Amino acid sequence: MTLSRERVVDTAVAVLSRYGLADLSMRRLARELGVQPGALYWHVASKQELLVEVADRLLRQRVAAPQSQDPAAAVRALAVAIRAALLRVPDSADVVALAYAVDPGSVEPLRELSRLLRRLGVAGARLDAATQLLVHHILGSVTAEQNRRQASASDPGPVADAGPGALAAFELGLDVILDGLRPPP
Amino acid sequence: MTLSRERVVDTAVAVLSRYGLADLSMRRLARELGVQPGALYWHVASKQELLVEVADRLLRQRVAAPQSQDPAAAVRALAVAIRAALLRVPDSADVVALAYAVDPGSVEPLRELSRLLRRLGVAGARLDAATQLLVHHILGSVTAEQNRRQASASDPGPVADAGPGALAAFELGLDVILDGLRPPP
DNA sequence: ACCTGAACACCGTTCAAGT
DNA sequence: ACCTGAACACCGTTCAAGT
Repeated sequence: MTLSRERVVDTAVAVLSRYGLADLSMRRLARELGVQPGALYWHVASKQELLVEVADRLLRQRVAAPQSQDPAAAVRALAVAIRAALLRVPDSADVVALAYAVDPGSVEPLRELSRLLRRLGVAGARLDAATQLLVHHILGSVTAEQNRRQASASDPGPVADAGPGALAAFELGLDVILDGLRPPP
Repeated sequence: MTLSRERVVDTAVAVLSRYGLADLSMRRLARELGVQPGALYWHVASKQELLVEVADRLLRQRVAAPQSQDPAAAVRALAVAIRAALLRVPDSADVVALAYAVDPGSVEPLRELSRLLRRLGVAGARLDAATQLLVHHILGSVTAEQNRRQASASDPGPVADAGPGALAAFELGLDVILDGLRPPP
């Protein structure tokens, strides 16, 4: 099986999913692919570029957000769907945050959030600010929960995850944002 | 001059401030202190523990937030002050986010934000959610701006920073949150 | 008590040389 | 065109041995 950019990215997603970001090194990836480390650089410019590609995959793999007539409900549904998709892959929020830092426009669901907010009647500088606020809330929430998980994984504490409480807190935060957006003063 | 935990942390803050997180390695720190890398581990358990200490320093060094009677104005002022303090040190938001991930209670200004929100009449699960939302907004905003800066630093683009626009967006986001918190339904 | 010396098991990236 | 071999300049952490 020949090497290809696709196979490199696929394997990167697989390693991330199974072992986390700490184990996602170029050398580890090469080993997994049965190839010398230098070979990867024929298909990918750098580790950073690879991670941007990985982030893209993670966000596209998400469950289709249920369509809704009410734009506020649509924003809620999309935000919750993105959060749920990222929670499945360890350290995914870090990877997406890096991609968003390198190139904010490359993250498609961000632009989708922006479109939905415009339908809510938000516009101009307020639209940009609200989009950023939502993205920070999503990524922050996922990062916090994933860190909690791997903290309790090495801990002898209770096995029950803080999942439901974290989702409730996330949704309360969403409501605060959506309420704050309602009357454009 | 003998080595001490304090001197290690001080030097870590200095290296971070001048060269950024990528250059803040235990080995670099040891070189800067004129000592062997292993010596650091007598004063500090690990790099992670050191970074938590560094984050604490960064947040304590902030300008005292102007006191205000109006609790909403106080939240605004504190959030803006924390943001300004972090913007001065490269990659500071990443370091604080890590500390917040390892031990959320260790970050003092977080608890201060929580206290101010309670004075605003926010309570219960809503208080936790609002605090987290604010923290995510602050750290997300600083991360985004610091990444923009180091992107434009290697770029031949315009020298003018996106500072004023970013501050305005940050404050608009704050307003959305504070408006959303006003009527506890 | 505190530090050195030296090792262990790793990194990302480059690049001549091979096929 | 695509990959190997080998190197360059690094990492965090541990630990016997010295003082």
